[in-house]
Amino acid sequence: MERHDGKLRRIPETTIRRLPAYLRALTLMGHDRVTSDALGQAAGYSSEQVRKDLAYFGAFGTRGVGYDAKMLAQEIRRILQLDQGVRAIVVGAGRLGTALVRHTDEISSDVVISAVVDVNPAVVGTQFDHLTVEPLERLEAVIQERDIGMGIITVPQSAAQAVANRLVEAGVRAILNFAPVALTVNDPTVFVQHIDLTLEMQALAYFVGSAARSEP
Amino acid sequence: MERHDGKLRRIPETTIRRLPAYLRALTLMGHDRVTSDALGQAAGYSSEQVRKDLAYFGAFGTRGVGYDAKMLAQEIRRILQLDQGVRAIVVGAGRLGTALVRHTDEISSDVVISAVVDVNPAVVGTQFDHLTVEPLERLEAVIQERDIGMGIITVPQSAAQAVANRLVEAGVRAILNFAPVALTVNDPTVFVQHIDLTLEMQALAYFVGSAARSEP
DNA sequence: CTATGTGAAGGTGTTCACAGCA
DNA sequence: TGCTGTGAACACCTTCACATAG
Repeated sequence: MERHDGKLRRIPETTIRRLPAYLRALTLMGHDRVTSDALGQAAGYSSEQVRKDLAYFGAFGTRGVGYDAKMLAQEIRRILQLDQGVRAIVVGAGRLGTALVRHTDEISSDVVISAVVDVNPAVVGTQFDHLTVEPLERLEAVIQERDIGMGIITVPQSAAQAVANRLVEAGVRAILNFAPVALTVNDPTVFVQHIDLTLEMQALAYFVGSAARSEP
Repeated sequence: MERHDGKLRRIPETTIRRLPAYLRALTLMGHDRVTSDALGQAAGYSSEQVRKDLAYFGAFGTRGVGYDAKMLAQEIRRILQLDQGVRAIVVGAGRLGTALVRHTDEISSDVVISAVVDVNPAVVGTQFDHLTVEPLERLEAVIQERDIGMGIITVPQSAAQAVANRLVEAGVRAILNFAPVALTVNDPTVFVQHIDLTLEMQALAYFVGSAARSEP
């Protein structure tokens, strides 16, 4: 929930999910001022969509002119809490977990991976640029010590639910789950996002055999 | 578009995206018969949702009883065209591309990666279980030779649009894009799905600081 | 005269409630 | 009786159209 003057409105999840795309487009364009039309174009959405999304949080633009790019980027960072240094733990240093850690190292995203843990003793101790893989037992400890709010699950299916339970118990507020299983999380205040490459590819197979429109 | 008796209705994209989850749940449960309630539970959706989704394609169940699991799985495979042997090409054998190829090797998904190409000569020739990385120049040739319908883009941002253009020109019907950029694809019959780890993590940051519900 | 901010309209997807059939 | 299949109600999101401010 977000406060705006006296108004208090529910923010659609779809809006939240578009904000990072606006943020990236703003950075990529590199202009001082942008219009909702130009920003929408760059991010792959309509200008009305851009204005509606931003209007949930306030009136950031100047009528007849557009938006101050730097100021708008700062506002979006604030809304997404990216200015607060969000820290994440990666559970599972297998192929996917490793690729993910290195990936986010290269692309600065304002979400920092602050810990990597794995159950396999042979993997524990592996060094990344600035991180060392720690034993799974340390999960709760590092979450508390480093004030980690986000959990990223890249363990096999069979271990995923147990890991999710421990993450929630340890106090993370959001989970990004790459394991191929629908997690059950009792605490309704913990947000769970599921990314499943196999399911995505299977869904895509449908469109290989039929006309469809593209999606930004 | 899908034909059903005389009826011809538009299938919601959301429905298509849930079908693979149903398929996995069916396999995982391993029962002979399932109810929409049990299937929904396992896949993470409501029973009404399951019934509505399936009803777009026909009446597969028996009232008062449920669904024949094996038969239903077969129907879903047919709807998604997974029984037709959908073949995909991975463009970009970097960290993510490699992880993806090995990942889909392990988890059988009925979508087969039939080619991997890369622009870097040092990477060309790298051997996977049953695949060899081929030069980027061969992109059009292998798509034609192996009747490939799906393109998976795991190249850097700067190269993604050009790769997309070549994939579309070469005749793929669907694209899965992991590059952090909103692709422009002129042909509206080509379906584009964008998976962006950075954007996902940034959106998730919002929920680290606010109450939210979980999503299956 | 331009581009924002926003109520109203329109469309799409989900949930409800129950009729219909084994 | 039990569970499917489905119209109707509802909730949600996007697009339209325009008043409004610079």
